[in-house]
Amino acid sequence: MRQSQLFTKTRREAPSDETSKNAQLLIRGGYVHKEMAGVYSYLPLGRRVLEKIERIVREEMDAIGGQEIRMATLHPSEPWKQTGAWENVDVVFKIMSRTEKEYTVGQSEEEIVTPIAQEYALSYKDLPLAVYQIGQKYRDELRAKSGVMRGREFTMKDMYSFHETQEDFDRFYAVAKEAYLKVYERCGLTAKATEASGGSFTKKLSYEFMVLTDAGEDDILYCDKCPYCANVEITKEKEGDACTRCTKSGKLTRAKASEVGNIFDLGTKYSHDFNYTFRDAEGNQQYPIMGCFGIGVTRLMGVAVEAFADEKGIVWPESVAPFAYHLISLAPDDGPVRAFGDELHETLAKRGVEILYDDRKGVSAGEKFADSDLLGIPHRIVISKKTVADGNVEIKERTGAEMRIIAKTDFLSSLG
RNA sequence: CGGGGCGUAGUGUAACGGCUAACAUGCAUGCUUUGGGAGCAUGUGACUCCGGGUUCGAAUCCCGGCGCCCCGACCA
Repeated sequence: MRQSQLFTKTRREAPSDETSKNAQLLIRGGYVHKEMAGVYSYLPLGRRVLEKIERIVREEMDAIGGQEIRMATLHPSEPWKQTGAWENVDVVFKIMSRTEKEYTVGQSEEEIVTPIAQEYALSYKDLPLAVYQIGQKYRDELRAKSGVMRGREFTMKDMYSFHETQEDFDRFYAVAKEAYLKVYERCGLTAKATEASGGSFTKKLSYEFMVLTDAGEDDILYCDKCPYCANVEITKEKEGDACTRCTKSGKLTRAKASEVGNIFDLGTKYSHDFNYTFRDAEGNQQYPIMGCFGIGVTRLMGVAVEAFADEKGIVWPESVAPFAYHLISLAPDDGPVRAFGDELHETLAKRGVEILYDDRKGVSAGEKFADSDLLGIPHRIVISKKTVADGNVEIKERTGAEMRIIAKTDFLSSLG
């Protein structure tokens, strides 16, 4: 894509009221536009990042048998009253129509998905079942904070599973846990499956998925030798203690972390609330055991910014970057450098390389470099009179200081 | 929801209770410039968040809203 056509622009300064790193950089880079506290619009670059994350999430959910659906966002109040959430969950938005009918908007969707499953999954032969969606969620937070990290509207992947037995739920829970770890790893983040309270959902433990970052709002304790990790809220252990789960005599380390997902055993709460039963192999009526599995997509984007940004701007992991390459043309005029850049851009685009081409005229080299650092695209290609004369391009990584000059033809063949 | 802070051109800042609200940046036009946020010139852009009050006079002081940020609480 040509940067001269990109309708957003970078800004030298962040609005003074944004103090979180993720919001400052995302706004300065033109990734997002703030609508109000806790609500952001995602502009072309931001949308591309979200789509990258969503694609990874989708692939991993599909891989464990999840079926993607899209549930309604506007909900009738009745199912929410039926489960008690209308009265008991204070983040539920309550909307009154002009005819005084009550509605809500999705903040989690057990109330919608359970009646759907009830209509189709009536036999043990239909189970297990896992459905998910990726969409907007709305929570009436008393205090939105930390930029895109805790908003009143955000994008979440929410999956719901239905099982015949506790054993089958436990099996799927373990599978989902592994799939989650894969999602974060593919997004370039190191996450730990962290034992945590199940909140109002369940008395059982749940797993929170925590990315280690100093910007995190949670404190966790993790073992240096085994996968054990717990939120400090639920454990009396402290840093330096011997790990009790460990056969390798590991020690616990305390760290700041940011939650990017959570999985719950819902038991039969919702199947009871909706009187949802299936027939087992003996013809008896049974309540399915349900699970709920969430990943905060917009939050994941914010965490990636927080975790990797440096003093010059954003540093995207390759897998979620809006573009893989940033081609910067230092062409003073419509001469050979511009022609070289136009042709290189077209060649790469035709090969399916995701590339942003800074073809802007009348913008100084310094400004282009500063913008490129701010946007955080992993690979930079610079072309100028110097490089073009010899048919070369200059390659530099966003995270590296050194650049190398190679022949354009060698560069193209290195892409395979 | 409790506590604290802040609301002035698109953005960042300035302005003792007193001239036509200033500077930078951005944007527009022209000329020059092109390897780390270029230069000159001319323009453009503000009901100083809203509503009351005090005063000869309010961006400035007082009261009440609203908004935004931070700490806490909360966090399906």
